[in-house]
Amino acid sequence: MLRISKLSDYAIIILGHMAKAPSQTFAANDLAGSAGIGGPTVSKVLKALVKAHVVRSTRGAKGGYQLAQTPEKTSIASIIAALEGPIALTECSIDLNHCEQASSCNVRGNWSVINRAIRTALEAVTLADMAITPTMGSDGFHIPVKDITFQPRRNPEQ
Amino acid sequence: MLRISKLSDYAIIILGHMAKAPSQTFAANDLAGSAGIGGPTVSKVLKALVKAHVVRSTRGAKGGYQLAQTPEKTSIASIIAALEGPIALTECSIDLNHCEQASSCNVRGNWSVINRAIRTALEAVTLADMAITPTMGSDGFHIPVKDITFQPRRNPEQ
DNA sequence: TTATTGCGGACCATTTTAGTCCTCTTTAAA
DNA sequence: TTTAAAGAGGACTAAAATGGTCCGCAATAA
Repeated sequence: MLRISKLSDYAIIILGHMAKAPSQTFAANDLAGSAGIGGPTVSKVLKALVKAHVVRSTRGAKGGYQLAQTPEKTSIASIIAALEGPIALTECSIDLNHCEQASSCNVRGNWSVINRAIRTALEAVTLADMAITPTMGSDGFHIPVKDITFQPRRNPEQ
Repeated sequence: MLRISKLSDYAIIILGHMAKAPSQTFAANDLAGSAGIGGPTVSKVLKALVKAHVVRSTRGAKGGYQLAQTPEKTSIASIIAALEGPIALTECSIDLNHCEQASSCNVRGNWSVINRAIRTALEAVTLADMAITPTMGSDGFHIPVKDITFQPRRNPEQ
């Protein structure tokens, strides 16, 4: 279903809470409470986010986690990449040598187009965008704050 | 890693072969041979593509599979959707009632923006685009035939 | 009538994912 | 100086998803 993992989903929820007070330091347990996610799981997510420099950590008593950058500068792409590694739909887009269909596969190269498009989509949306409480229409549908359109162009890249 | 499943990957490879002769009928076994994928697996993929009306099938001797539409009209989105269901990064984008964080989650609605962006990206690329043998630069990097850029706009949708 | 081909679904092995836990390190404060 | 509160790192397990195979049935051309 082309889903992101639950952990990435959690990460965005957790960071959404943190974005409300971008310079504050939060203990993992407090975040677990406000996000309604298990403590150990929240810790796991935050550890991954530290490694990817999405949040900063302070150890020791009164320690905790803090956004490394403003919500405006924290892209959804960087969050997903922190938990799932490079954003690419196919294995071979990351490691070409790893593909078994190599000889008979004639669509490989064109994946890069799609991958870049998706990466761009995820980079275009930031934590600040996500943290805005969505306006809800009377019909129950959400009205997003921002729309993204595609504009295919035909010039070769690079 | 935000991957598509192997089966979707296979589907695109298989359909890539079929796109070379868009009106021809191919037996599953023949396609398995030319794509270098196991017979039963190819069958499984093709069955899913029939259900989603991406290909048509003819039963009986001399039967086989045939593209339901021209390669130009067959989007990558429809292929992925055939094998993995609706294209949406999160569970709750498909079924809002299914979300356990509902009360504490304040980012839900904004996923629709991202999902639509990605769906659009995948709809913009067709089988015809993918079937073009990628030009390979001397450095080993692929030079895609087409590029897709994002142009965020700030008007609310609908 | 038979050989060929797709249909539908069951089934299982493997891999991936999610979640928990344990021990160690760091640091603030009593 | 000690203690409690926090994060770091990694091992481990249960559950779920995925990939791949197989079987008996149905349709059709020769």
